[in-house]
Amino acid sequence: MNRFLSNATNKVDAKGRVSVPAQFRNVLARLDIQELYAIQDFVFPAITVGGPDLLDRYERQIDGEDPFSPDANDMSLLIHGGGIFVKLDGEGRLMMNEFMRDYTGITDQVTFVGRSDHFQLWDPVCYEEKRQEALSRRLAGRPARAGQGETG
Amino acid sequence: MNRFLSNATNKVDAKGRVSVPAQFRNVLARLDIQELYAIQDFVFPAITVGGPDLLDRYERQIDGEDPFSPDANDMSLLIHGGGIFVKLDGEGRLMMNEFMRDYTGITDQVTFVGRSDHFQLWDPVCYEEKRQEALSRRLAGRPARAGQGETG
DNA sequence: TGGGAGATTTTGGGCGTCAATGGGATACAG
DNA sequence: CTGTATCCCATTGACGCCCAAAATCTCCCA
Repeated sequence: MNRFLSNATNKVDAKGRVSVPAQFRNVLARLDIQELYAIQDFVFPAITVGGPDLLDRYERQIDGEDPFSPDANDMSLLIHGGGIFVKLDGEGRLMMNEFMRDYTGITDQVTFVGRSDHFQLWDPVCYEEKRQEALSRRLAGRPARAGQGETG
Repeated sequence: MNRFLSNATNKVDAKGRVSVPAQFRNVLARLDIQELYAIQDFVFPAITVGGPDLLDRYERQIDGEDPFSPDANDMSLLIHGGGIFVKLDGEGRLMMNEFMRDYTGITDQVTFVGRSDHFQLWDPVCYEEKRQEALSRRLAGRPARAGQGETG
């Protein structure tokens, strides 16, 4: 598989490290992603993690504008200044820092959520809530029934 | 990495010195930047720091305008007249002077913010505020749907 | 279909290195 | 001569790197 799919929850250890799921690491290897860039999701309380192309995608938005415009300035502040580089240790773990914890509410567990070309770091409880909400919205326009399937 | 990305906060010591983050120093070395030039950011209460090419970039901006326009005149005054040179000591620290403190409100801590081809010095609290504002502006211009998942 | 061996993945912890910081000594300028 | 800035060295603490154990999964064979 060459895309980030599904989700998994791992523990944060005493040093603040957490294993990136092997499945996701395989995708990283397959896509030949050496360097990880992380930034807060603009919509959900989650951290988005991806390769350099993730940064490129955001930057194209900046480049499309007048470099001295207020919009481009805001965007640069958020993208260039707001992101961080993430390293994996020999066992494929990353460090949870203050920035990530604050924004996500993550304490001792992290849910990794695949988002096709990137993945995200969520607080497990928060993820379940937001997922349910998204599902509800999705089902809103439909005949009531459906709503059983709890995910594991 | 050969660009200034991410951010870090360091302490100002009793002598008014503050360490430039190692990550940024690496970029400076990689870009072979020997001389640092600092000016006021025109938008935020921050000090912009970069190499000689920083000047070039602003000068091109000035050149692009009518040389007799008030804007070009203002910019020249601020860029050419208002900038200062910054030196790093053996440990990679710079001196916070009155000019920098006045404009940024920095007291005992400095947040270094990467802006791709340069970096900035911010008061940590102020940075957090302005970053939030920028984020809000960014979200404001979007369809209030969000829920589905576009990460932007 | 169930058990079990082997492989993989996750988790825990020790240790060395380097960055950040503090402080004394010295050079320089007003 | 005095105050400030620069240089140099010491300390501290965080992070990266390594190895080991525990937990989980896979696959084969009975």
